[in-house]
Amino acid sequence: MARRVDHSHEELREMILEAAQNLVEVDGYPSLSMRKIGSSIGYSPGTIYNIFANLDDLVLQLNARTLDEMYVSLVKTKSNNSVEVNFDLLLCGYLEFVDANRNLWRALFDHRPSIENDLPDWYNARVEKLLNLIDDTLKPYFNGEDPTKLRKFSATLWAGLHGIISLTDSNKLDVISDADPLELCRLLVRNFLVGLNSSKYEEG
Amino acid sequence: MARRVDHSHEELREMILEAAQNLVEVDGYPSLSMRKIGSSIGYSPGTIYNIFANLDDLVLQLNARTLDEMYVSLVKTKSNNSVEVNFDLLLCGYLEFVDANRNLWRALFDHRPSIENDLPDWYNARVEKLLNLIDDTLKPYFNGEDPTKLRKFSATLWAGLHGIISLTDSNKLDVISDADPLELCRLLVRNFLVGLNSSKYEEG
DNA sequence: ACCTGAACACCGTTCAAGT
DNA sequence: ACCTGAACACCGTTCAAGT
Repeated sequence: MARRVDHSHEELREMILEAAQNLVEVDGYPSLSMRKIGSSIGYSPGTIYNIFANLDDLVLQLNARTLDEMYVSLVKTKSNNSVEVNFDLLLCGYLEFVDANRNLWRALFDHRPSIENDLPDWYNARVEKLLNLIDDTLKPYFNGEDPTKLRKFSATLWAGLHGIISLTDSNKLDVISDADPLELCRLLVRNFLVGLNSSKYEEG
Repeated sequence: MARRVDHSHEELREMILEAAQNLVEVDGYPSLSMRKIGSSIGYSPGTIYNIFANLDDLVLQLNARTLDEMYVSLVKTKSNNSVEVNFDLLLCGYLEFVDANRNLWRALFDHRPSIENDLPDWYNARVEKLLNLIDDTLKPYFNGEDPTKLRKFSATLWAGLHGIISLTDSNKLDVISDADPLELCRLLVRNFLVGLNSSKYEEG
């Protein structure tokens, strides 16, 4: 079996996350296990505990990588169009990412850290980076306004879209005949943006 | 140990679901197990397989009960106010139900039937009943219009709210300073309804 | 210092054997 | 006909023992 001389701590970390990613991609997050990861990299399961606190910790770090990859995909959609078109490009980019990485994307939300505590800062920083993409897109609607207000709108819209995508993904919107996620997302975005635009002068 | 003479098939079914509900309420869905259910009703785990196909099936039937209870709670919020007020009452009722039954509510969405197939009709009928409550509330905005259009709007709005509530529940919206679910939900509803109202004549 | 592998305390599910 | 309980094939996690 492998020994310290074979792989450095950092190499081992990489191998473990790589193996975990692969296992999730192929068989889905629910069937991921420490034992499978161990056997797929040729180490005993015990070794993984030298690098990760437990499976929860490992999955959280895998999810952080997924968020990094998502950011790389989404940042490419930036362009100089209207708010509506920019947002639609972002939305389509997100749906493409979900489609291409479904099991990794599911792991982002199916994983529930057992501690009821807050997520670690290094994780929230990734979420923050992604939310900033939405902020940038909606910013023209909020010229000179409180940035925390912008953030609240971005988060609300993003969470709303997440709801649509995750419910259609789990077949829980089958009660409506043809639940195309993109169509429903656009319905939400369009109405939300119209509402936002027509009410901002009253509230501003 | 208990025997056929002690409990009928129907009684046993009731005992199992009751025990499962209790275990989920107290310890959460992730720690529910066939063995725990068995021991809490004084039967061996094998007996449960006479009544339910497997754990997935059992949880789906537990979730159907939760949806029934939710319907009973929500139907009480019906009143003769404006669309906006009616919807807000429905929303508050939903949030109260989530608060009072958090672990059962989580089980509704954390449970992923392993078959990628559709959910059974008896389950979707419950979802349908709940969606009808939203349809009824929004109906005044869709006088004489295609009911499938109304349904699409209801489902979109409901899925959006679900996204906000589920992300705040799992601490995944902590990146915004004070993520009060009710406030964000109202933000979504208000803008969505304004957008819906101001665009319906163009599209209608 | 690092890694193993047995051990512990759990799982879901099946099924021969009992009543 | 119904129920048991052992059996099978898995888990996460720990830790004494080896190198």
